[in-house]
Amino acid sequence: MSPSERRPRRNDPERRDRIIDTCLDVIAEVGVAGASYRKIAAAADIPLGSMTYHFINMDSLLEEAFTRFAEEVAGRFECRMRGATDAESACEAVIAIIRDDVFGDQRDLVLTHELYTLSARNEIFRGITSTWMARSRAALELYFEPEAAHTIDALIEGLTIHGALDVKHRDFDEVDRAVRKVIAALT
Amino acid sequence: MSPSERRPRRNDPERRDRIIDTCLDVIAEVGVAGASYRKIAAAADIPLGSMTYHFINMDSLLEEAFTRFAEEVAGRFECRMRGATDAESACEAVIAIIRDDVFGDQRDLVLTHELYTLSARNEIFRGITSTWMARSRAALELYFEPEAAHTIDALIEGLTIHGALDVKHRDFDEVDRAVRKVIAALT
Amino acid sequence: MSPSERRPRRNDPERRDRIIDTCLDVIAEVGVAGASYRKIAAAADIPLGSMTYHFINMDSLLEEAFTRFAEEVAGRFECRMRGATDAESACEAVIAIIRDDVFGDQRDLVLTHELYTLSARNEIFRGITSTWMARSRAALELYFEPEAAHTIDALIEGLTIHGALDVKHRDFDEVDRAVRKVIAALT
Amino acid sequence: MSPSERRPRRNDPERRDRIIDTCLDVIAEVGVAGASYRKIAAAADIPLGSMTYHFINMDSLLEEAFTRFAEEVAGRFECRMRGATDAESACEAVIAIIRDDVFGDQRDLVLTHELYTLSARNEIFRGITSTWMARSRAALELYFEPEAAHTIDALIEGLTIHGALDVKHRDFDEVDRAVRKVIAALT
DNA sequence: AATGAATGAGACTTCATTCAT
DNA sequence: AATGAATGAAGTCTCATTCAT
Repeated sequence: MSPSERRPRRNDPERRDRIIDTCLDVIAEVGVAGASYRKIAAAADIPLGSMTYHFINMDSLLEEAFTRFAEEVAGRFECRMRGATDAESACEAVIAIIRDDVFGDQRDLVLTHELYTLSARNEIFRGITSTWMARSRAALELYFEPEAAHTIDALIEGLTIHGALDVKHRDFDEVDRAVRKVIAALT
Repeated sequence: MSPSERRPRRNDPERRDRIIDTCLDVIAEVGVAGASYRKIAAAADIPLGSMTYHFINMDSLLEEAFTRFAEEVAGRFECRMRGATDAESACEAVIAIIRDDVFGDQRDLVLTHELYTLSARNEIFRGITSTWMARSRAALELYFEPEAAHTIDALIEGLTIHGALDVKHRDFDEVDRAVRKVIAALT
Repeated sequence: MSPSERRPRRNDPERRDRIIDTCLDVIAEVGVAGASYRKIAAAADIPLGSMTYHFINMDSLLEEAFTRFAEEVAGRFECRMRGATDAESACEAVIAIIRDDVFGDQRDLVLTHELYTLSARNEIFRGITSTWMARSRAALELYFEPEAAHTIDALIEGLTIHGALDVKHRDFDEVDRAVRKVIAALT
Repeated sequence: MSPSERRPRRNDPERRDRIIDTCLDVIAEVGVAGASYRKIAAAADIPLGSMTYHFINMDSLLEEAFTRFAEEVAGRFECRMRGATDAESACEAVIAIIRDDVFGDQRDLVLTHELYTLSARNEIFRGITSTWMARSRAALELYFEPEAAHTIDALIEGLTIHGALDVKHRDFDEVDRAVRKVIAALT
């Protein structure tokens, strides 16, 4: 048999990556509770046996998946902040983050809370959220004092959650005023 | 067979209540993902068939359980705020809520995030979080203007989450300063 | 309390009848396999406990229900035949039975086969089918010799079933010719 | 643990087949209504989980089982007809089919009606009965005109059913005469 | 290295029936 | 006479994981 006829030994080197991405898609749709090897394998169109080959158990897959997710979101946060040039434009960047990055994306909202839930119970995932929050704070510290950065980060978190999980209160102008007032008080 | 030998059948009028409480216990321990009729029935020491008799499906049980949970936590929040007498003691109440009520209780933290995760995906649960947040805001409005109340509530949320999910930053003094500064700026 | 305020002791004397009718409806929809006390009670809008009060077990309910069904269908058969005046119009009546009474009604088709299936296995239900078939034969004997009547009855049965369960062959003209030829040969 | 102690896992290539056969056995005994994964697994002496591995749901199992059943019976029918050499022996073959193949076998009778009941409600099973009937007709067309073949097939069906489900009328001589008269009239 | 086959455990849900009222 | 409450058994189906190849 000629070499070209043999099945290539590693014919899908990106499969591991694709599993991780698909895992996040499945979680976004049915939650960590509903995600299973089977569903992810079906969604990624790969054999079930391939799942356990690449990820010895669900926890290790979840860990990698949420690490990737947190890195993506933190990266976007940093981009926003790096785009600012002074305190005023940094303030506008914060407002844009709240309004566009999180309110605007149902997938991010769902995945964030799935991660927080894991993090509340399991210290491995708490490591992921800690790293994520550290990056956000660091990005804010480009323009604000450390302690102010921490407070602003918390405000972003709170306004985001309340905007998303409170059906009655989603007023962008109010967000705008709140952020400006708090930042003014802290600087 | 004597009456005393027969197992009683209709002598447990509080069973429905106990299922709800046990459900929250089980979720606190293994998460919504891990909670099942079986586990809850075992934890409450009742027959499995009794579960579906009282709650036709898991969603209806989760709904009642988290409604109860949100009411309890909102009630504690209101107690704290009603205990205040002026703006200064209201400020201290806010700090106490962050420090003692949420940081202090792993169970509340976990259940809160389980609820948020459900709420992010399902509007029935979003109704529960909305009502809860409305009560918190109303309690804050005893001492603060509505818009200030909303911002303070968001700050509480954000500081709480960051305190819980960020292993590196849990500095009560910093929380104290942050709250005081923000409240001062808003009033 | 005045008499008019008291709940009447037998406020639904036709309930038993309604259960039987509803039972047939439910079977027509989901089959004997899918029919249950619960579904029938829900469909008839009566309490579950009332089902077992009126019918001690499902078999006795099925027996009454299919007895009623067979009587209805046999009654229609007799009407058709009694409406004939001579051999020719009897022949037309037979054709009308095949074409309109059975081909035309999905509910009758389904219930007939549900009954046949019970009858194939259980002699109680075989009594119902036997009585039904005896009535059909007797009605045919108004115009045909007993042995001819039996053969014609079998032909009706066979043409009906093949018309219903063979998606490719449902030719009314062919039925017409077949019946006429067979009847001509038998008389 | 020595290899001989471990239970073998992949040494039963005919298991799928055996499930189908056992399924028909169970249905013959307790009906489609009474047949379940559990009972079939127990009867075939295989793990319950193996059932859903091979058949993703009951409908797909029923479909395969009744397809096999219809093929078997149609095959016997064809054998009977192919054994004939002329119209006279074909006529005798028809009589033998009625008398021996269906009257003679309680299992076939029951399974046939279980299939008809499914077919009356579900078009997937109607495909099975249609194919079956088409094969019977084709076999009859070896000796009879198409339209005559159809009528004879219907007569076979009717006489068979009435012989089976009417406890009072099971006269083989009458069947003999009826078939001969009808065939004479059609040819 | 990679995967189809297989399975025991457990998931939710429906059910007939019993019991106390 | 009539029914809400309750439950043990069984239903279908999904699952993570293991094993042989």
